[in-house]
Amino acid sequence: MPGMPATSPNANTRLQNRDFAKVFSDIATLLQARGDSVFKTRAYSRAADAIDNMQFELADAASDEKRLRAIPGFGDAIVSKVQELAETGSLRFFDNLRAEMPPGILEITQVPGIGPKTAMRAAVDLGIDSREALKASIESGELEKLPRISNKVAQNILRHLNSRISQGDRIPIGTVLPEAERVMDALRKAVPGIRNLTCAGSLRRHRETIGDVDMLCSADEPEAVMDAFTSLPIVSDVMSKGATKSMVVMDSGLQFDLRVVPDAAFAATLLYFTGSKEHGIRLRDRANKRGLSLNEYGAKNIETDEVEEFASEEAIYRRLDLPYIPPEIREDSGEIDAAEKDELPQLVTVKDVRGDLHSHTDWTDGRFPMEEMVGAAKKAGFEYLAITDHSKSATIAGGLSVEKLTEHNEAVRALDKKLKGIRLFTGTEMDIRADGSMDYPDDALAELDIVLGSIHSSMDQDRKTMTARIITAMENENLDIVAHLTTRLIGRRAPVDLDFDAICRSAVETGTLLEINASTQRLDLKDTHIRRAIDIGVYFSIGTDSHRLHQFADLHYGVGMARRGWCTRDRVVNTLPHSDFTKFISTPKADRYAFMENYDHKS
DNA sequence: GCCGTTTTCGGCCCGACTGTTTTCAGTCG
Repeated sequence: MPGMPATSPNANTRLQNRDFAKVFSDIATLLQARGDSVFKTRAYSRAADAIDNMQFELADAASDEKRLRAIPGFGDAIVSKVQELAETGSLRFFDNLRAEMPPGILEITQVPGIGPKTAMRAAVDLGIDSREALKASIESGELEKLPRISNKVAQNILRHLNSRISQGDRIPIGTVLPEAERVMDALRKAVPGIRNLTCAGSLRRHRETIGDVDMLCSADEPEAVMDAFTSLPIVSDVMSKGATKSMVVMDSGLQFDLRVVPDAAFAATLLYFTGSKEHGIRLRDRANKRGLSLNEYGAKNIETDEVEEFASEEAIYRRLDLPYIPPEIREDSGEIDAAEKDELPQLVTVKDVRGDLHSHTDWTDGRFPMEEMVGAAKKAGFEYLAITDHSKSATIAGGLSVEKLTEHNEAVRALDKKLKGIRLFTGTEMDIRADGSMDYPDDALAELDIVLGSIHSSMDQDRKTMTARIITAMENENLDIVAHLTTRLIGRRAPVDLDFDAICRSAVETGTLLEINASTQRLDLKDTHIRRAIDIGVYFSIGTDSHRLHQFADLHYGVGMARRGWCTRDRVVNTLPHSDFTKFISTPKADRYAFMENYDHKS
């Protein structure tokens, strides 16, 4: 875990944004424990949030003081600390602060329910410096000697300590969303009178990982909803239960919050709980400047205390003189400025995507015969599909020999003739070999409609080698799309090291597309990549990488990522109808970007 | 510590829930 860069100064280690963010949020925690001004604390905390949502690598900008100063929340103190961290890999201010404070504060505050104040008292009065020491002090009854800590409080803390849940743990959206739907179904069954039950929070914003699930609904009898929610059979622990808000942990280990509001407050609450926190703060700040105090119930006139209610989120944005801002881009990363200038992008939608350019069958590592996969794709609403089984180097996946590839092509073409309602393209997901060469000879590749290239081996190459490898591959005129560029698996495998900007520039020069891979394990490219790539001028495909029948439905995860990256329909080639897409792929590779630039999306 | 069509000082988003309190601090989102 590279979360402690400041303990091991190493100027050669390039800090990631999350490393910077961790340092600033740790500073905020320690300052709060020390009793510093809440506003100072908040400034560090805001800086950490800003870094988390940043669309570029902070390490790349560290030498550019002007650029740093332009970041909201970055003043003299933050800028100089960022620079010191980037240059030396450590921060004296942070080291001194930690030396001054009792050890263990940062570890103990990870326990849900324990904040900086409680951690400080435990550390100073009882010498508690770790989770283990905290646990021991509860079991011996020691902790209850502290003011405001009763046996009940202590037992609550113990419960959290014993659960695996730790603050900051985040779970991939592909795991969370089906679970959230399961919970909502159970709740609807349990409370027939429930209305507008929906998810808000980072799930609605389609973040790639989710900390907890925020849900809201309206109902005439909030208490009945709270009772039903906290007593669902799948609830394993009730953390809090109030008249209109409860928090529980499900048997899956996921935390769910549910808020019940009157119908008239629903829109305001939805906006409020969709966040992001920073986006909400900006909106409330904006409301203040218009004499309004925005909260979960509506907008209160600061002079008269009168509360305006809103029928929709659109109406609230309108009241703040803004167009509607889609949830996926509510991250305080420029969307409010863009909205003000009426320059919000028309984000790509699931409905816009006509075809899927990445799928597997039981010819290689897919689980179902070609015909069944095609049927599932058709059922999922795709107009066309590329069958892209693995190439020969992918031995674990049963990659196809050149001879088998020829048979594969024939099978695809035969099926295309036979089936109605969906058109097929021949293809391959071909390994890009360690030296950047192709895994099939050029004449075999030239036979195919769609050639995806991906990294499946030698993933530990250094940045320079990996970048050169991918650029070499893109220079081959037969390689249409680089699939799941960074090869990361969310929470399981780190991305390969590469110079993303250089790869994007090469994609533009060669006419190569970059894939937005919708597989819930991957989501690769991710939001920040997509937004950066658009700045450089890249065009994309969105692919489901389906290996099973149900995975075609995962398209929305990829679209969500694209939307988070401010991606419009006209940047995604598989939004083209079949006939135009056919024209696109029969255009020489070098002219394809021009094709897209000149393409007129109708309707 | 940050920030400015109320500006270089004096503000800083808003509210629910809990537990231990008789009015609030701490935590969380």
